Amino acid sequence: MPFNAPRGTSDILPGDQPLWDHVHRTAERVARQFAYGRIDTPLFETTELFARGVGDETDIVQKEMYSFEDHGGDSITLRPEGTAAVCRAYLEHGMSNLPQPVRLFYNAPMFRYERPQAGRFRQFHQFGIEAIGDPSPQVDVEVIEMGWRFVRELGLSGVTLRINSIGDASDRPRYVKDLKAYYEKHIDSLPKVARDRLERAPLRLLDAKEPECQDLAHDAPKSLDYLSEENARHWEEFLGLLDGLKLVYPDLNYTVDHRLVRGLDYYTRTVFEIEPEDARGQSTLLAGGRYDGLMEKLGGPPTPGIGFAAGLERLILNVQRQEVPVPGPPVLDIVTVHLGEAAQARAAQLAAALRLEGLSVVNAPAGRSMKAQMRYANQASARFALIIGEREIERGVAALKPLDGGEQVEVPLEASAIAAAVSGPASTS
RNA sequence: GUGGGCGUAGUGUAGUGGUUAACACGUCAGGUUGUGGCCCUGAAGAUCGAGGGUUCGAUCCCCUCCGCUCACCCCA
Repeated sequence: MPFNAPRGTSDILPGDQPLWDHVHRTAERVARQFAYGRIDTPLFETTELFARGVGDETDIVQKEMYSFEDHGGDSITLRPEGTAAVCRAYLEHGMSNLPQPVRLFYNAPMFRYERPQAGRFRQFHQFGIEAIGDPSPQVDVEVIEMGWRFVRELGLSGVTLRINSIGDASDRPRYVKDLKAYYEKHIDSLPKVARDRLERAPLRLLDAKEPECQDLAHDAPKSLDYLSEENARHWEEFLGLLDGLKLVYPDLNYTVDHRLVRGLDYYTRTVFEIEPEDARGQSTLLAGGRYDGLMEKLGGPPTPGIGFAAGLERLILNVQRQEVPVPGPPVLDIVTVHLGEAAQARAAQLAAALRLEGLSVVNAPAGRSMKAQMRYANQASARFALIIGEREIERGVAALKPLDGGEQVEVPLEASAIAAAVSGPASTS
């Protein structure tokens, strides 16, 4: 085999498309229902945007970006996530002059240089939404409702929501200080990998998987206990609204998890995550939170924002595991079956005319026996075979045969008549 | 970056230190004269991941590399 798709990438073949269509359509439908407008930003951005937005210290920026210098000498990076670019667009186009909050969604490929594994790829796809310009907890709940609704509308069940508040610059330093002190006290019982984390990203010790860490995390200081007065009020109000949402969505089961932290630097206050019950491996389906400080980091005025991103490959993985029924591929209306050169030409012409009538039509491969052509029509799952031979042409007719076992009929050799026959009451598909 | 598993036709698999590497599905063709699905027959399709070594001889044993995959890490 001369070439393979690059590591961590994959072809989405026609057979996979119904699944992807289902996800795309559901995403779009939910987004529209909440009045979010689609935004498409470039596949690549100035490297600096991500360094500033996502955070210099994050793994994403440090070792996972596809960066390169273009011919003009600028450093360019294939986007590893969506939020920074959307915020850039918000600032660049003066969207603060629009009614706030500005509601946006995207559905786009992202790129991260990682070792691929189940549910993790180098090119992957995210459906994400951002509500920018409104600090109210009302928006926090709106965003969570969307995420929940999206996952449920996909047909997934047994999912759970976890929420937390990780404060912001006004209270985080105090919290981190105490958290570090706590872990340093117990440093002897920490596995080696966890000790590295203590320096690099102390918050991440909380969601570590090692059993020792989990025990320690249980009794670790909680960010909720360190919230500033304002952030605490935001949190309480958020919880109240969330309970209101629960009256509408009785199946919305959420837990407050003080060990929930996020890996990107820009998150503040409310954070959340949706995952399947049989969580294994790359379990997070959808995650997000507030990023009230991000706009300033990007050089804009203080502007609150909140959003989420959902990994489409992971959602599809779960849709398949749960055997959620999805709509099938589009139906082919007609395959023309033709005998002889004159008939072949006539069939091709008729097929063109039938397409103008709005039908989907293909000609059976030329030069094959009638039997082979019929077999082709059958394998193509066509609804009808339209059979044209010398005899038919002489008489100005064609034979129209339903391939579901129905009775074959004769129709005039005219697109409009055939279209009428094909979409007549006889057809039930 | 670290560790485990695996690499045989398009796909899924079987197999053996020694003449033509097997099976299923798929593809194409045929089963007479212009009609699919089932059935039957046939054909095409594999340098047995690559390179090196052991051996009289390697798809099979050993080494290296490459690829895929799963997990860690990290995250959607």
